[in-house]
Amino acid sequence: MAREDERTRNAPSARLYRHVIDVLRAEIEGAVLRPGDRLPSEKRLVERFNVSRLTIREAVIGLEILGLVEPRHGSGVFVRSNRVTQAAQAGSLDIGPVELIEARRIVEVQTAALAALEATDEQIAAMRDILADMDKEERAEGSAEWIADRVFHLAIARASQNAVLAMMVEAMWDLRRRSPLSHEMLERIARAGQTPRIADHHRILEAIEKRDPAAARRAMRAHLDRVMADLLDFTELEAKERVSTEIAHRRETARRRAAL
Amino acid sequence: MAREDERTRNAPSARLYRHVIDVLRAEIEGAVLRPGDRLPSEKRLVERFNVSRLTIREAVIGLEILGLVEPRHGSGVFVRSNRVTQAAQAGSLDIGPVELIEARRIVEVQTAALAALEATDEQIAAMRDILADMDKEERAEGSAEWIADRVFHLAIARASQNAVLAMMVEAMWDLRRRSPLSHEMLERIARAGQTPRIADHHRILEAIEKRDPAAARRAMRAHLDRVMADLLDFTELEAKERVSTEIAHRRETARRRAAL
DNA sequence: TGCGGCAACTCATCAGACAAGTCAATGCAG
DNA sequence: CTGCATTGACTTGTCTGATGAGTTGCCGCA
Repeated sequence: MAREDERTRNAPSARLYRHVIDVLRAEIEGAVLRPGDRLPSEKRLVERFNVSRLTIREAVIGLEILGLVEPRHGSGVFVRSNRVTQAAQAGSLDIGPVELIEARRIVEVQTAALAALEATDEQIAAMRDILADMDKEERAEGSAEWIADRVFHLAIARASQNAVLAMMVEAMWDLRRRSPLSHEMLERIARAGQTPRIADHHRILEAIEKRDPAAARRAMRAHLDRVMADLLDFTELEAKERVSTEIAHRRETARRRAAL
Repeated sequence: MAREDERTRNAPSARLYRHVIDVLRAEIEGAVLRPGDRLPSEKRLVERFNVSRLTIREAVIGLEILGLVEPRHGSGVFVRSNRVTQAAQAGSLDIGPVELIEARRIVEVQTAALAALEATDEQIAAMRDILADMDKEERAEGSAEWIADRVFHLAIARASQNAVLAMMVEAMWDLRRRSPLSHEMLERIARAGQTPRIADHHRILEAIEKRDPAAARRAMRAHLDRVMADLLDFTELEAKERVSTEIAHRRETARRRAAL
């Protein structure tokens, strides 16, 4: 009961190895230590950080689990290269929007088909109302459009008559809201996107009304594929920008090294 | 290529703390240790695993970085609670086992296919270990077989390299445990079932090892279809029994009333 | 020159010690 | 009897020193 309060009160864990991890991580990510490089030996790190070898060891293990580093017995500790695996290996705290859409596609395509089979007349009527509201709101202010979006998709999930699937869909939308990364990005895309989401939604509802699972599945898939495509376009644009700054940075590094 | 095999085969080269992490992680994810619980003290873990306290400490740090656990100085190491699971807990309706299997079928069939595409060699090796443990445990005591089951399916979900899907799968297994209805029923079926789950699991892993998404999808689908079939058989049987006891009860009541 | 073997260096693990934080039971003062 | 301070057992955090085992490079020998 009071357990939760205690936990929140528990101040920032001031464990020593945390500090060492933070510093080394910064150096790895800041390209001071580059992939393939060997970290200074434990002995030297002891001198540098003024802590015992144990603490250094703990920090190295932390970095290993984060996927940043790979100790080799008898040889040294080496910086890992693959960025993708390192993100996957760490218990990635923030959820990527691509993952989210991919997961939604898997679950919601099926819920749409099930809903076409099993939705009650009341549920279909409710969906119709929601869509009508969305039409109206779109003309008014698009500030919180995603809320209506969420409600619509949740209504479909509930109409699948499977409480577990409904929970999953709800959880995924919650995830989106909780993850700053995903939420902001998807929000911006939705705002800027030319995607006729409303038309997508109408097509989905239409298929459900006709009790046509195949059509419902198709419509939902098309919808989420479009969202994903928008997302990837957007990501690509952003990535290109990042790449050019990255390359600029590498060029600078090479110049400095050549000057020696 | 042959090096990969050597490395995976080379079990002793795996650091000790890895093993401790794997076991404790399995217990946390298998819900032997539940959120808020305190882990055994380092001293007791030393005795249990027959390693030094240093190794235990390293494992605890690993679990901490994975976000599974939270050490509190002077008090103990506590299991953290999962966010998605908590959300699911809020809507505390009881979940039917049929719904659960249906939802799992939708999600896990796809995670298996994705895992066949994207699993790292380490992840595949881990799955192999889990299956080997299951083989051993099956011969010993079948008390907590479902824990290994859960861990295996979770490993696949994680190998899909989609954190959202992994969360969903984890949440569904938590749902199962939390729902007395589902848990007990599925447990009994597993115990009594003639289903060669082990063989199913081996087929799934084999497909993933071969990097064959279609086969993985097929194997997982077959597996869950079998579980579903067992469940339905069992439900039918139980329903029939209930009917006969019901009728027996009515007969008794009628007799008593007639005796008046 | 070529190669085996040795030595130095690395990580991996163990054992024991002490500091510091937590928590509950105990005992004393009011 | 109640409330509060103390104490003591238990826990994690950190340090020290020692041994084992794998890697690597150098040196001397053939």
